[in-house]
Amino acid sequence: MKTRITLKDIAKEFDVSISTVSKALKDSKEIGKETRENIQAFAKSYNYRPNTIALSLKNRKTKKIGVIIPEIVHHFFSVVINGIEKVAMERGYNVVIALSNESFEKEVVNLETLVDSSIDGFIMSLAKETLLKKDYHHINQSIRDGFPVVLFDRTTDEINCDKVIINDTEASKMATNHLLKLGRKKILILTTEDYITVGKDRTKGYVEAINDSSIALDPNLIIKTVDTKKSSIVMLQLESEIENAFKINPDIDAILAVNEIYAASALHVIDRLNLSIPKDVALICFTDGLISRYSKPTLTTVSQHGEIIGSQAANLLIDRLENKTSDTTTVTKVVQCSLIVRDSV
Amino acid sequence: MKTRITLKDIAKEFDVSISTVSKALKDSKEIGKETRENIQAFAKSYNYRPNTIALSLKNRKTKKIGVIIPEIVHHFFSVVINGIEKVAMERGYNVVIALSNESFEKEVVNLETLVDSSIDGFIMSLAKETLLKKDYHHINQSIRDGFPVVLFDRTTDEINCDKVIINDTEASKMATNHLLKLGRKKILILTTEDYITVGKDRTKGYVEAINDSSIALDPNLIIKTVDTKKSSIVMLQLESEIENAFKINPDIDAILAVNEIYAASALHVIDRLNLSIPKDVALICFTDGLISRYSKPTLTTVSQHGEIIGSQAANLLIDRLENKTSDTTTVTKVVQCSLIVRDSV
DNA sequence: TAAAAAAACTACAACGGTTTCGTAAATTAC
DNA sequence: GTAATTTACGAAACCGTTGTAGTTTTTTTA
Repeated sequence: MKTRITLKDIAKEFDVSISTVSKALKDSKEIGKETRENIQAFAKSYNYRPNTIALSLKNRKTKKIGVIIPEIVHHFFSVVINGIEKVAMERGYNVVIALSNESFEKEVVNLETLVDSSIDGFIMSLAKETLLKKDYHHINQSIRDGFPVVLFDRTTDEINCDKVIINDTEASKMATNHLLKLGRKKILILTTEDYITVGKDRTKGYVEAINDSSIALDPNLIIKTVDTKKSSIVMLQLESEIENAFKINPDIDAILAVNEIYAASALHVIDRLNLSIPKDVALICFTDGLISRYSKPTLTTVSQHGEIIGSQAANLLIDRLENKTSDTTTVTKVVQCSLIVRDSV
Repeated sequence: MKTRITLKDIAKEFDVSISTVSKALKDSKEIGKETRENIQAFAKSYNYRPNTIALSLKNRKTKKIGVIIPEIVHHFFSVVINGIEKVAMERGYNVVIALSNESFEKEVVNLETLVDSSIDGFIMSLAKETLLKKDYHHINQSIRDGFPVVLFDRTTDEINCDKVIINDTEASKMATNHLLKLGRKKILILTTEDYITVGKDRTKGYVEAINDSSIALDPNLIIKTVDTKKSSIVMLQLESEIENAFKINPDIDAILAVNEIYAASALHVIDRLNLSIPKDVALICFTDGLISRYSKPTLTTVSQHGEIIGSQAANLLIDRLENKTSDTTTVTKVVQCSLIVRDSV
């Protein structure tokens, strides 16, 4: 490691003290103009950069924000990271990423590791297992220890912090209404179990829309997928559940899927049943990812604007870190979803 | 910020010196057994953790590795990150992510930022613009400054460092041969311009396979897509090029796409031309991502095993950081691709 | 021309830890 | 009973920077 030039080196060069160099580089008028300029020129030519570790130690700030998300091989989360990274970079912060893999334990360990490695604050989306266990002590502890936390997407009321969420319920209601307005009467919803907040809210929106209409709510039209670990197994199981739903209600004429993967399962089943999209069955899904854009037909989606979520979360966190936000109250920002109409309706 | 307990605090508590506490916590036999045990117990109960910044300052090591990739909303790259993160976590390192967005300038700035924020070493995949400009001074400079670098996937001979690549040429040859063996005679390849190394190598493999066969190489069957920034524009343009290829050679009976997006374009065109897959046209693509898995039909792909690439890169880097590798020679690891056969052939 | 004021710089502590070297007290050796 | 050794601990330097509180030198003022 070719060690970089330090204040000490410059001080030796000019035969002055380290403090003089430090001040000269800060352009303090305490230091004579000539000395100041000489030192600055020298520092520049040797490409002097202050050692950030020393600064961190001094300032008790690292200018690093930790991001803990369940997965990274996931369109929504990677888009959010994109948004976070962009803002962080602009505002002079680094992004440190840790993955919980939907595991409570990994989430706890990651949080500890990041706290240990002196991160200034966190942006998180909770692991499924954490939501299932409803154990948030690790996060609340970090907050008590003075680390600002911003939660996005998968949040909980049991943690008092800034949050960025989308209007899941409304968006789902809007999507369902969109289908109803097109005359669809038997709308199947493919959703998650209720412990996943976004799934629950989307189910709620669907139910509200149906109840607001003249159509009776049919519990057979709500499939809450049990989420085991292996996604291929989830797929297979979901597909058989969808087929089953079509057996019970052969006249299903629309499907609302809470994510792209579920939509892909639906596509497969619809294909197998020799039905056509959107003539026989209309399809809308959440997550405006690659599948929606490139599948055949392309899918109408509810876009969650992940990049905006990410940038808002980053701004919220950095504002807190830099005390631009009042200490006492936490804010929750709601990012509005929008419907992107493609060929599947 | 509720400041964490330090050695000083513990020292005050026991009325001993800081050095004593430090040694006691390291279980040095230099310190009396009783004192040692008391201090350890106290530290444990107060959940003492050494301040990593102070350690970094002392050791000139941060236990952080920087990853600079072109995009994160990208199946291959996110899978690689997954592999990197897993290994890094296991070996006690944090992963700091920066995105170049395929821009040379951002890559340079990111590298500087990460160097400034005292990262121990880098894992990178080069931005398209960097490959186009062939300007690698920033990376070579960092290497000269003593930062180990590991390049993966998009690499260049002009940087002398450890690398993890896939056997693109062979894999492409294998895929082409697979199509030839199935009796396909007019194989269209959708590839990138040559400055992107992986595209070039894949084109090469295709050409070799054709030349090894009894079939004449037809330049009209090689489409090198001009890569502008907007992916939607690329799509449209590529689609018209594919349609054009079908006009010139209506008997195209197979397509090899160097990535999923190109494959998706091909799917759209094939659909429009009312051809069926795999009866009329067989399709193989690189990148075993969501599109391949969930499209209709599912796509036969060349899997690049991104997770393995990531974990190998991380291990290579950390080995270097911890001097487990001889200093002089650099190594290049080749991860073997494999063909995942699905419905499109 | 001496005192006061301003200018230009330095010493030092602090951030939190590690480590080398030194030393007082206790123990052992003879 | 004194010298040699061991035990148990402490002082101080160091990593690189900042900021406060001096200190010295020069200039101004009366």
